[in-house]
Amino acid sequence: MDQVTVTLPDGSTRQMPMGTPVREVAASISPRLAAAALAAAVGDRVVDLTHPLEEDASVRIITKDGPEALELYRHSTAHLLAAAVTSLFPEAQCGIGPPTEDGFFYDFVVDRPFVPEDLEAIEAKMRELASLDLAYERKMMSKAEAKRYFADRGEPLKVQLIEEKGGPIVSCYTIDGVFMDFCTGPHVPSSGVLKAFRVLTSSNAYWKGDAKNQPMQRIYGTAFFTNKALEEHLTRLEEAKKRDHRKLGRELGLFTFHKWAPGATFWLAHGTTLWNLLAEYMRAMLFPEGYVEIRTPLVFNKQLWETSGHWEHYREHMFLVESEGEPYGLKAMNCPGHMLVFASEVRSYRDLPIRYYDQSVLHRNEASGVLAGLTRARQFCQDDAHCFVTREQIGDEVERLLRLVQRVYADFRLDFSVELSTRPETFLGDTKTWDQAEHQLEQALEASGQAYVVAEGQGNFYGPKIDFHVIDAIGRNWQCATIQLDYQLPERFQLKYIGTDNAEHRPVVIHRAIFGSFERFIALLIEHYAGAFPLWLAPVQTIIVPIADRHGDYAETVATRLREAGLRVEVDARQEKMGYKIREAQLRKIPYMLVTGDREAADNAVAVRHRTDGDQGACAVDAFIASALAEVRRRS
RNA sequence: GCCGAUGUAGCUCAGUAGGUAGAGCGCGUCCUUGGUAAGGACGAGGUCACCGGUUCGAGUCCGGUCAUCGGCUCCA
Repeated sequence: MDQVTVTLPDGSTRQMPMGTPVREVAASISPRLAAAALAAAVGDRVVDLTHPLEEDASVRIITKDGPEALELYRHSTAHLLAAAVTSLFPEAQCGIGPPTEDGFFYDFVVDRPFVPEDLEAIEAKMRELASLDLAYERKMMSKAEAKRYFADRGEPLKVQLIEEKGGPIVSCYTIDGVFMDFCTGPHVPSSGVLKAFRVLTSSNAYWKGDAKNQPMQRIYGTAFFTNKALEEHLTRLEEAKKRDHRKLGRELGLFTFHKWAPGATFWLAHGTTLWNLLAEYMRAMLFPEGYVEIRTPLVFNKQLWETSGHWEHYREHMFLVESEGEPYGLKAMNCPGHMLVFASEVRSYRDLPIRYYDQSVLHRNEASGVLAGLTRARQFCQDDAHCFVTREQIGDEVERLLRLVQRVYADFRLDFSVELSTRPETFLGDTKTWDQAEHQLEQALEASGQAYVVAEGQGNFYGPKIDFHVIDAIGRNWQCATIQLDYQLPERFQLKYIGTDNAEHRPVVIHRAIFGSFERFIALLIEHYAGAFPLWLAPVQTIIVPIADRHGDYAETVATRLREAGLRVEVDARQEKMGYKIREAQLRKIPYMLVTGDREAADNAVAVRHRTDGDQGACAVDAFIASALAEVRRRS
């Protein structure tokens, strides 16, 4: 019989009879590996353990530690879910069921939405099927055979998928006869390896994600190799719930909402303090970089939006109003207004770059179903700026911006990743200009030492962009900063500057924001810090806790001194025991509690309690002020 | 916008089989002047989201509207 040569990751080789399933490779290495094997990588293909070796190849056995393992495991768990659903709901039609970043989902057409009891029953059924250790087997069928099979099973969506995606021979997987799915695989060898999974939620989805198609019910679940990892993930979900900015925002008195202004924030005193701190911070960062702050109208005549192109492309997201028969729109972005400011004077190349910063209120008429606290609002403010530059200045300007973004996120102790998005399939302008711009962005990224990935074809139709994804304390991603080149808007507004050659030239506009929006960034900060803001951002930095009524005057004296030093202070003079006041201050996550009693009043001191480090003992008032101010400056 | 769920006191929630509402926290008054996460007593507070219907009678059943939540789609 013909032999094939198998090369293992350590470089050693083995001869196996042609057609040997890769499972045997694992077995030939060790019984332990054979038992742990989930799949195998043959060359650069990930395959089932039953995959026959037909030619010389490098083989790597995939166990739970392999990079592809979790995705594959979750995919197999999604099949198990579908098997359970079709077993409990024979009329259910299956859609698709891929693994996701945190687990998996599977879409079904059913008569009625799933209720929590259904999900429990489905999970129980999955456990039952898992405990039976049913084999996952690949079946190759002709396209016609597969279509007939799924048509007979009452799975028209699968028939459609096979028609669209299948070759002459299609790959399907069974779970020991109880379930069959059209799927390229690979899968785990049997359901017994699926141990730590959980059905989480169900919700509506549409066939192929299009609301014009038929509605389906999506079931989300998650799966891990160990119960410990599963529990940790569920704990993380709980933690995310605890940090939810909507909950903390109410508890900490930062903001509120009212049904008469859906999607618009009422900033309460403490929230406004935070907002203003961020605004002051951003101005302090931008002014030395050559930005000037401007303020532009909120309501513009339709003609502006026609010129900018928003009337054509964005009207359904705009709040429209009318005055004396003339149509107006509330601005959804600042750029068109900034174009008018640029055009309001004759510009020379000597004036460039011009950098307009604007914290104006923006309104976007978002669909009611997508509103969510501060992260998805109808009214918000961006830390928005537009840099008007010559083509030659793009690289320098972007490089300056990259360094600025790095400094800002460092101040908030936020990690982030960077993505360069290049020319999409449909774009405006010429490819030469695009190539040049992309090259300049790349060079700027290289020069700034910033690691990044390229997202091919993900740029805006009007120019390439660099996006920043902030990673918060519990590992979630938030899209914040963006740097977008725009060749179109200057064109539409006929912007020009006079060059060294005394001729008119078109400037390029760079749209850029670092926070993104104040609303979303504050939501991020609340969840990142779990409401316990660092001293420099805490709306109330210190609370003074007099022990008894007779200490009230001294407490006020201390408070005045702290305020004069620039600290944000409250005095809790209520007739409550100090344990009560301290508990409340702890729950409000106030960084410093300063207890003032007889001893402190006598020594011109305060007894310092830190919200996380506890009782720090007595400290002279001046010494406390000095150390608190130092902490504010460190932003730690 | 679409699908589903939810909407009871400022907050978190009970409310059983339709018979005009309860708790804890918070709030107010009084007592207590207390040294590092809840002292005690009494009290006020609700058109049960809104509109309409069924019924002798609706927080409870039905329809509609609005908002919120979880998703879809979209996005700062």
